[in-house]
Amino acid sequence: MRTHTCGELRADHLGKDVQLAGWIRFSRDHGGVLFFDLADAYGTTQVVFDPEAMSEKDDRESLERMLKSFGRESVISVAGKVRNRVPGTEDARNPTGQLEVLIERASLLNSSPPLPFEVADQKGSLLPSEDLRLRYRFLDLRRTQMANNLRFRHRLVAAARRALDAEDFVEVETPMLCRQTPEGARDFIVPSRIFPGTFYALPQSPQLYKQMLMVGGLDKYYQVARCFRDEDSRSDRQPEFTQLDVEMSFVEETDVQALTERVLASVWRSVYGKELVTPFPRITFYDAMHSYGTDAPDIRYDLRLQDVTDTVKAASYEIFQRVISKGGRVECMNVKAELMATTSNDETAVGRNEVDRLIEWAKGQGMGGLTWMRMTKDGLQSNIVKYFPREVTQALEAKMGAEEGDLLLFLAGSEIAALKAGGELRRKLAKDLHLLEGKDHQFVWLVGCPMFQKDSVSGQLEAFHHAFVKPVGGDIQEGEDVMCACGMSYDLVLDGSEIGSGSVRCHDPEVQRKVFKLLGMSDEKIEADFGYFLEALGYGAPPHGGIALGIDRLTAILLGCETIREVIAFPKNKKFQCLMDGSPAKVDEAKLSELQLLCLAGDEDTEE
RNA sequence: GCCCUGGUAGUGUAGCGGCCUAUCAUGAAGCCCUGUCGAGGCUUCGACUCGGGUUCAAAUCCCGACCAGGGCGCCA
Repeated sequence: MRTHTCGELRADHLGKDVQLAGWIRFSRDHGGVLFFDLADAYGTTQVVFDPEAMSEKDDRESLERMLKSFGRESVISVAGKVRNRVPGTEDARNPTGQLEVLIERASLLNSSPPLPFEVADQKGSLLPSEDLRLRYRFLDLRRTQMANNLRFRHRLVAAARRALDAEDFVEVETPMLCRQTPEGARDFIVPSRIFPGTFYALPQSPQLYKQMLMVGGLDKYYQVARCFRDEDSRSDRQPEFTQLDVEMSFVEETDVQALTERVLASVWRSVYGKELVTPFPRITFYDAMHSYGTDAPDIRYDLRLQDVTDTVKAASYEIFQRVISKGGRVECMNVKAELMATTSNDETAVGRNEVDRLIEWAKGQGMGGLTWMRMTKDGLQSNIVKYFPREVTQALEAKMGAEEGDLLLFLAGSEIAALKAGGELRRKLAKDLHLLEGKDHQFVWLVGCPMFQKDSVSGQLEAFHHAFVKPVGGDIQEGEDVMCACGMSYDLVLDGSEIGSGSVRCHDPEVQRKVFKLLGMSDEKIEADFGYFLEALGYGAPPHGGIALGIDRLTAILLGCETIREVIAFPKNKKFQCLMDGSPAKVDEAKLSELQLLCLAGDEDTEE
């Protein structure tokens, strides 16, 4: 059907008879000479119909008529000779731009109606709305941007596979139909036909299976694993997503971290041809929360938070007083003058108007507002500085290292609210002040996470990561304050996004049982849901641990995409619908009957 | 469940109380053009998400619905 691809022809093909096949991206009719940009996955080649080069008049007329009828994105095959372009008309931007194929024969392989949106790259053409792109994803994927995204993702995954293979990891597939596990995210469930009224769940992750593989003596496992979680979507969340799932035996935290770094370094060499700086820096959960206001800090810029509660306590400023008296705290951030300097003049880019906008923004973040002070040569100044005794402002200047032109921003509230808003403020300022431009990617390990946290509503203990993390020290002692217990866990953070999470696991069934119990599970529940698992651990489970990296997020960050949907071939929309195939959709009554299911949703709930 | 943003020809947009019989680009259809490459020139086609309300007058203001996206909650 073709002798070459559309990206293949070079000078050494000159004079050869070739056959190409592809899509018509652009066509240009010069009232006699017809030009077509014929494109396929590998490139674009200009194919030309030149009437003066045709001998037989009849052939020429029928060929010309046919070629003129071809619309955009028609699929055609052309045969002809490769020749140099007319001198001066070469296209330096295209690798095949020195030459063209003179069409001698052509055939239409498939036609296309007018397109719902532009497939070809054009200067100044903006993307259509995303729902239209998802509805016609097959056309969207023809765009070079999407094609490049998928190819980059492939190279990344392939490099990771090669690296793991070289380290003797074994890729094992684990079931997609599994037992529903308690806790965690909402499951997608699948009814059993053979046992009506019972259900499988789709795996939220292969967690238990990979631990069982360790018990099974596999030693080193990995999988490019699809995971399913029925929780509301975000720009970096889809109901199904892909993890590079890894588990290894006889290891400690540092072994897994080092392996992860080696794999990523190998990926870097493969996709960028660059060395990745390892080991990655480590930051404790406590430091991350208190300096960056998040458990996924972006350490490429400073703007750290500092607790100034004790410093401002002495001020009569009522807003701070009220917060502090309720046990809250005041967080302060110093926005250095040089970060705000514009190139055009000496004025700072964050003037009073901008501060007012930040105050409005802070209110939108659920804060009461935002307090500011600007450092001048006469000390800190602002509309409310009169409520702050000189000793207090001087102490603030010293504590925050304030220099002339710096802007101090204060967030007051409960510890969690103030830190969280501070974290959001960092992100906002980094974006507004363009602090990330030209910055390399930066990985960081988040370590020292607690084992448990309390549910904000019920107060019930829940796992910080998941229920299988081994506590630091290997066990939880009698009478120990479990809220102070740390787990042997680690998150991998890239540019302010969590892209991986792992831990050393409880391999001792008694420790695991203790953790389950602390999480509020009854003996009966433990036995029913995890009996087989605890039993397995009891049969000589080796110490083991692992990690799972979010492939969608990693790829999206490296490509600079706003959402992971840009690196997924067929993503769901915000409501988990596939706009292309129309899923989810109703199934026949007969299917439901076979499963002995009754649908309670009325028509109004499910109709389009 | 909640909050925010946005819905104008096939696509991307302008207009944001009367100058709207709605701008521009792209597209589609047709014509012209023998070296372009987002070809060019000319002609034609094609739209205010829906339902209420305010007003002498609504694409424009208000309310509601629907659709899409971002976020909160949720995501061990």
